[in-house]
Amino acid sequence: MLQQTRVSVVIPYYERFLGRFPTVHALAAAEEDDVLAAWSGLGFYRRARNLHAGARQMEQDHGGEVPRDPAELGAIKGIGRYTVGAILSAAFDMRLPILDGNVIRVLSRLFRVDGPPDRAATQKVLWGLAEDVLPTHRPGDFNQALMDLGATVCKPSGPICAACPLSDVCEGLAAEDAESFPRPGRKQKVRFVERVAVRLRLPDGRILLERRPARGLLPNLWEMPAAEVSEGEAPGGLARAVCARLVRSHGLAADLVDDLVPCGVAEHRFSHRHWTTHVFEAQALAAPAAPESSKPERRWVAISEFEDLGLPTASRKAIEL
DNA sequence: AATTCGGGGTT
DNA sequence: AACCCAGAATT
Repeated sequence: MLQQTRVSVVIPYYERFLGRFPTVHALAAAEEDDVLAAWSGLGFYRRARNLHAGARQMEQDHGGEVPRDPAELGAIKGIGRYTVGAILSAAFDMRLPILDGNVIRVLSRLFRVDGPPDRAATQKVLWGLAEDVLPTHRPGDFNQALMDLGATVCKPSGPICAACPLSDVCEGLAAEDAESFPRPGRKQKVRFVERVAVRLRLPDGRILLERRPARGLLPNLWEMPAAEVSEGEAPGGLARAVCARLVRSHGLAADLVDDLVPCGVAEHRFSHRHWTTHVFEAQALAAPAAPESSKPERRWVAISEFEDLGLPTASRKAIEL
């Protein structure tokens, strides 16, 4: 959960998640949909799928226990070099370095590392430094201290160098340019995407949701039937096309295609994508009988069921519009 | 080596 | 708005 996500944001998710899946065994035995539901809202959903797959891997290959060999631990889905070092140094006080956003900042300033950290060459230098500075005595606590120093003293902007225990040896402070490290990397560009979504309601208030593809953005999560608007295309026409698709593949009454009511625009911004979703509403008289399936692609969902579903924030916004 | 993955808090 | 976050996997 903490991969690229702040501690303060993670804590409530962590508490709920461990209440639901208290052990590796429980997580390994769970359905992926339930894991995604517990994760929904947190983002970077591949982490959830990796964690689930990783639990099963640990169950099958390591008797449900955390392997202490760095190579074996690193072979588990979702566990990279940082997480290997974090787990083994914190839990078993093994001398393995860590390199997260905080440590990158501290080391970059301490040694005036010239080069953006998103480049492989710079990464190599930083990992080398992270290992060089790591003592043999209590390396786990040292790693923890390095991160906390970055989080509380050596902050991204306005570092409190006067209160820093490393001020005597900091090259950045000596050169009075500490805050110019780490060097800025490439900034990712934003793609603007216009979409339509259809809120199809039954008389009892349930709405139709579909599962997104297993790969790419928001994998396997739920949203209203939607489509991407092409350049110069009219949203209303595309919404009718989405309905036509539902009629074709879902056996719905064909007349709903003509009863679309535009009900507003939902905006959602991801870090690398901005979605503008035109929401249309239509009424369905009855839900077609659906075949039983352990992993359905469509569901009629009541509002009270939202929390049992992997509903990403973007979907939630459009539904609640 | 570069891109792709969310979402929210801070500046 | 831009930046950043207890990164990892994929392309």
